[in-house]
Amino acid sequence: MPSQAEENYLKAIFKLSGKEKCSVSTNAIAEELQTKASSVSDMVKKLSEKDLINYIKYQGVSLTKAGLSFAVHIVRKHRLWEVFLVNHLNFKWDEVHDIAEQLEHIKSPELVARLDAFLEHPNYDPHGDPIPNEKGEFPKSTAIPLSELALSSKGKVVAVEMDEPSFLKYLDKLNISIGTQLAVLELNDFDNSIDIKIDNVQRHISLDVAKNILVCVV
Amino acid sequence: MPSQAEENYLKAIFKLSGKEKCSVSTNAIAEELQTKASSVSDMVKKLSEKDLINYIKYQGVSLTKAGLSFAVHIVRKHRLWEVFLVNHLNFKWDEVHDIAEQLEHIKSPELVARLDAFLEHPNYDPHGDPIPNEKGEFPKSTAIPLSELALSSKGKVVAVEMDEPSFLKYLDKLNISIGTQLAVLELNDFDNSIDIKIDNVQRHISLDVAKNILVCVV
DNA sequence: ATATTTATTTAGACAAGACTAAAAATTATT
DNA sequence: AATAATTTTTAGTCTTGTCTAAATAAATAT
Repeated sequence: MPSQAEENYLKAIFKLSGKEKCSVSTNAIAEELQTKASSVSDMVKKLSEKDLINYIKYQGVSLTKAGLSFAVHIVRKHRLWEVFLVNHLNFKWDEVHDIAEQLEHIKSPELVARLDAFLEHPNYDPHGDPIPNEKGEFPKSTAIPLSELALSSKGKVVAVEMDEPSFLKYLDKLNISIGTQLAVLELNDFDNSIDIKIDNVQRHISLDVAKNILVCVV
Repeated sequence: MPSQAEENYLKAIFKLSGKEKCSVSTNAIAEELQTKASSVSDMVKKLSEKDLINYIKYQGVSLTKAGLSFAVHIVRKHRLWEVFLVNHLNFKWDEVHDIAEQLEHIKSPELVARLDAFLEHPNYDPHGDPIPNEKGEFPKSTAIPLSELALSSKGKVVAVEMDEPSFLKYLDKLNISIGTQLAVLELNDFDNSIDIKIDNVQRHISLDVAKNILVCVV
């Protein structure tokens, strides 16, 4: 069973390798975990010896099947706890990340199963992120970043891809939440910003923000 | 803020020093935490430097005000989580101790406050143990061990003082749970065992068991 | 192709916590 | 009161996970 530190590394590698499962650099992991590259080097060696990651010196790492399974399971716990915190303890979506970061390390398969049942087997967390089932399978989605939504088409916000409270509070201010309907009014080529319409109000959104909002075309 | 290991020591010292707040020996702590006396010696020195315990070499330790406050807060979290696990996730009372042992270390005052509200400010956990409020005050009780209940008097079970699953399952078998009404039929002087009546069924109970069942006279 | 910059790894140190074995203090026994 | 038994502490080692500084490999630029 991986230690808490090991779990955090597995989760970071999972997050960084993305859907394409490409290999992840030492520096990227260090940045993600706010630690030093040398610490990552050490840990990566250990995880490799435990066959949780594939590691060739100077060539980055990728998760093995076993490592992926652990990582996905941690993500599952994190997101289930977030649902609990928001839906039952009335936390706001920008307040739950750090607490779920602690709760995700609680080790009890029975607890996860019962929490999942108590929450009625949710498919998405409060940020719209998909929750893998006990087998590690993610619900599939056809969502695309708002930055890729075509001019004058309409979309519905289904998820946000950043957990920073400041970002989430900014969305609150713009009246954007999961389920919000919007339309693309204008694409500004010079800075890739876009103008959108929400509840008949026009808003201006930067590329950085648009990239982190996932919508599905409606 | 104390580490997880430090929290476990504070909790153990709190548990062992009892209501009388008497001083606790190195060996007793080692036994309680299933560790070695030398490890306790090390940790006790550290906690003393942090002014969480009073420590004079070779003379045992006691909690300071600050240490007591931390210890009580951990007990509060442990017992609140137990209520959640039993009342909302349908765990049985003999299944929750180890999970609560992990959950008690989650650090978030906001979480504790909201969990407490969600559970409707319970005064007792599933084993009948009192839950201190946010100020650290325990609900007072007039309970006595079943072993001290007088002959032919009646009592109601309000708590059990041992969390071992085997003990709790044994009580299940005897049909004893929180709220059970019983009467003392006979006191057996030779081994201090007692005969009691539960639901009109007569049961024989050893001293060790009777000591760990708290009742209030009815 | 060589020089420079950047990324990664190694070497060595440190803190937290735990352990074993040995020493010292305390308590119990005679 | 002196010895024996027990308890507690110390000394030294180990593991986990981190760090800094130095060395090495890879990538980039000239």
